Amino acid sequence: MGDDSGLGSDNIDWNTDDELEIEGFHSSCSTVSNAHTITAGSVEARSFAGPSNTKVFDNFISMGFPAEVVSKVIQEYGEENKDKLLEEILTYTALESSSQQQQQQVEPDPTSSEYAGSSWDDLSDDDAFSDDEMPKSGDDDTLLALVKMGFKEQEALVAIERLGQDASLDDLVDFIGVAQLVKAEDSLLPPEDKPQSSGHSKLKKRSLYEYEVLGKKRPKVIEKRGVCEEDDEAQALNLPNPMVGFGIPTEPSSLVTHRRLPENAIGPPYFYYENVALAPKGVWQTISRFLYDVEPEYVDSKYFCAAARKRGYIHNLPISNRFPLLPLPPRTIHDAFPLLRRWWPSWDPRTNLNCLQTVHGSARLTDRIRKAVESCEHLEEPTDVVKKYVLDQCRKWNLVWVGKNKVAPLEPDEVEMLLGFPRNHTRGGGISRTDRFKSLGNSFQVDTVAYHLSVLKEMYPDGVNLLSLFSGIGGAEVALHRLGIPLKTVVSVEKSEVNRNIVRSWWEQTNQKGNLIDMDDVQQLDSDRLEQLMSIYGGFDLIVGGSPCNNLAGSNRVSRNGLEGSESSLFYDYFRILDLVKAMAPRFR
DNA sequence: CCCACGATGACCGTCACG
DNA sequence: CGTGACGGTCATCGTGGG
Repeated sequence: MGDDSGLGSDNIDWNTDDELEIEGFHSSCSTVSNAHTITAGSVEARSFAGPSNTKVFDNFISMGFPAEVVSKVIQEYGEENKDKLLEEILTYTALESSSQQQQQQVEPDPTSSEYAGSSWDDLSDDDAFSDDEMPKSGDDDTLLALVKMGFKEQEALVAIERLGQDASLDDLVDFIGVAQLVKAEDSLLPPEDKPQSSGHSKLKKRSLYEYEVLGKKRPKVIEKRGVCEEDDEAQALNLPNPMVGFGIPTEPSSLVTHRRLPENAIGPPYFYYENVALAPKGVWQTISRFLYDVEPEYVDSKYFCAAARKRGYIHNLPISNRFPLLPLPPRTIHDAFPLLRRWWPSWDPRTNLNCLQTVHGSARLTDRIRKAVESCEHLEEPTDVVKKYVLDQCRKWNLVWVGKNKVAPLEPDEVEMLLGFPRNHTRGGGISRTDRFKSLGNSFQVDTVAYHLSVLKEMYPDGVNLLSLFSGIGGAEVALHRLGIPLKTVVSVEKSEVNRNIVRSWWEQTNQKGNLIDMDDVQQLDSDRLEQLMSIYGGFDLIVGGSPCNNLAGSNRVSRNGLEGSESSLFYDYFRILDLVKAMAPRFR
């Protein structure tokens, strides 16, 4: 009897309108017997589709899915995760004609390997990495060695930064030792007292490790809430709520117009650094300490455009008399894409898009969603399960409604518009669609950056010399250009060749009068090269950079290593170059 | 009022494969 | 070049207890 269940159920028309019973009728005899018939006497399915599962089961049945598929999937995955269920049901439905392979569930065996080998415990509770896990680069080895010696990672990092990558281990240990001494004495020793060890003598006037040491977390002090007293110490960098930094164009109220910058942060030259706001803990503290203890300005670009983009900015620009690019971009999905309103279901409450990322939803995904919505077409509106599935996917992949029951990812030119770039900025010239998404996903939101940079306009009516590190597709350049700030000389460092081509192409199309010098590696920018450039073109007025976020971003499941990751550690090059330019600036004024 | 706690949701991504 | 598989870290918010 159970054998022909598949055939039997296939012949039943599940979409007859009498299936639309109200849930209150579940207890009725007819419904129950129906369910039994549906499962065609399959013992497992019947036992599974017992009283507690009737609702879930009926839910899917009322969506029009074949009962056999529903019961099979429920049996396999349980009923808790409805998203997974629907996914699987959709997959099965799509592969209807093909043969269904049965996967046997792996039962977790509590007695399998728990007490067999006790050595596993040692690995799990020790945070020290085994050597073969970290075969990376030389400086990582040094860092690892220091950490293994019992030093804090931050201390080790600062030491390496200060003494150079090639410093001997002994020197580094000495350095950290002195730093700890300073900390212990709680003194304010001037940096000249630190050991001028052999090797790299490019030590700066400033005492970085002093910040490092003194900036450490203090013994827990009883904190008074409510009163906003002036703290002499940089406490935990709290994200503002709402995330509007020092103000946004549309909310001029409650804006902070003045701030006190640390002495050695004051420009010129001005600098502007950007990265993801939601980095792993401690990352922004470290970044801030290196960038002269300037407090980050956290801004969500959803206050500038229709898509969210939570970013932290550290800069030494004035913050009064900012002005936005005009016209102000639309700040809701409907205003940005008025043509889509027609297709937008009333049960999709989104008004803002989530962060524009480097990846986008696939065509297959949008097809699955269409099927899911269509399966509920006989209803007033989709069931809660379908709604949740569709909305979750739409939020996850930033999908928009482009037709009846049809969702789609944004097109690259739509992303360009949202980010404030000219249309077709990234188009053509041999750039693939995938690369466009990637380049755009890594970019600035131009209106946000322009708002911050707008204060430069009256300061530099004749234009600026710009040093643009990790330029990407030229967000800073476009922002300054749209602000009407002439670009005299732009030195642009960008690894990706397609991105350099995009900036070069934009540069020529906009008839720039200045010079664009590009290079592909920040390592090329040493003091000699900077000296050469600045002697030819003059000093830099502005140093912009958004260093790679690969190892900081939450989407990264593979290598979210923090600031020491292979890409994100390029932040230290931003600091290195900025510090060089600052030191050289007085001679080129 | 304050705090602890759990639930919820977002996230400039990487990799292997065909 | 498109596609899917691949979790975890945090911030925020609501809630229940003190």
